[in-house]
Amino acid sequence: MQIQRNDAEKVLEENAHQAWIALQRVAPLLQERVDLELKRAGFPDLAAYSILWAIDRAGAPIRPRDLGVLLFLPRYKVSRQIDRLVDDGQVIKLKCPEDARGHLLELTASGRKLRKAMWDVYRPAIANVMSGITESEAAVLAKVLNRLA
Amino acid sequence: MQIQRNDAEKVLEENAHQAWIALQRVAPLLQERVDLELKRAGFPDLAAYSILWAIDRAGAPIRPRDLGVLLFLPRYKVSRQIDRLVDDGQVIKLKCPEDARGHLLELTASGRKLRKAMWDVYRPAIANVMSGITESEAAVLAKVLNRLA
DNA sequence: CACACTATGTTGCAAATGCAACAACAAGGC
DNA sequence: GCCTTGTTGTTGCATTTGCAACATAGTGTG
Repeated sequence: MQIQRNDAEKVLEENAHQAWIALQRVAPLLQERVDLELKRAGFPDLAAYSILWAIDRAGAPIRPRDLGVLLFLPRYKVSRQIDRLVDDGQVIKLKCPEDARGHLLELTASGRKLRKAMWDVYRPAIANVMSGITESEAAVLAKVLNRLA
Repeated sequence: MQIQRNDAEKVLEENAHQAWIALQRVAPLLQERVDLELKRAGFPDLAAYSILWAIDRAGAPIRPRDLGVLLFLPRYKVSRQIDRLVDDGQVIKLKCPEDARGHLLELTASGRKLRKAMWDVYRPAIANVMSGITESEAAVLAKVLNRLA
């Protein structure tokens, strides 16, 4: 019967829909929790941390363009985030010898210290918000999510 | 040895961390894709849709406060979203007999039509962004995510 | 070299956001 | 009744965001 086929299709699509709903609801919720922890410790937010992390991790001065690619951020977002971090003395812009348009970004001593201090709050905050699931579930979660990207 | 224990702990925490990273990266990415589909069709974004959906689904006029609870939104966000929808003629505010502060929100005919039209774009857009995983994976994904909330 | 084209980064502007303060009302105790 | 406390919804303000335009510089082609 036609009805049975439609019902079957509906059930099949339902899981994808439920997952979509859960994804859009849970991700911002957890982010808010972690951001709140950083805020309560007097630190910048996750967006700033990810910039500090990426520069630190690069091991050598890195260009804003590469930061954008690495962190999936639009140029203007990188540009303004960097501006704030430079104003706060966490990052310095070096002249880029290969391309007079760009800069090379480097952490200051203060910037490196800040990132480490933030990590000491960030790390347990992640563990905390993720504590509801087991490690093997987390592994599955990561695998499935990455396939969606 | 001490080192072995530390390594073991690190590996254990790694999955949670990977899942956290994936979650924060993939959720906004997919949302952006779906929002783009709605935009290209000339429709409001997902935030507006969720309001329309919640009012429609309630079956009876509903108060902004209840919308906030249902959609996990702060009051001011509901307030402004509603303002826009009222200005656009999609929603009307009725006087609330039980509480002179609040209103009862109702979709106009145009609002109902808009929600349906948006759903015709939204539904396949979800199916599209979720098409990378199987239905059973989606079921697991939803289950695990909901446990994090 | 001159030219068109692409890439990088910044900025003006309008819209959206978050916060805190606010007005208006409800609920409950006395 | 009156007063205190909590709730609901809105708004002023400063900050942030997204878009598009822009300036500047690299890239490639003839």
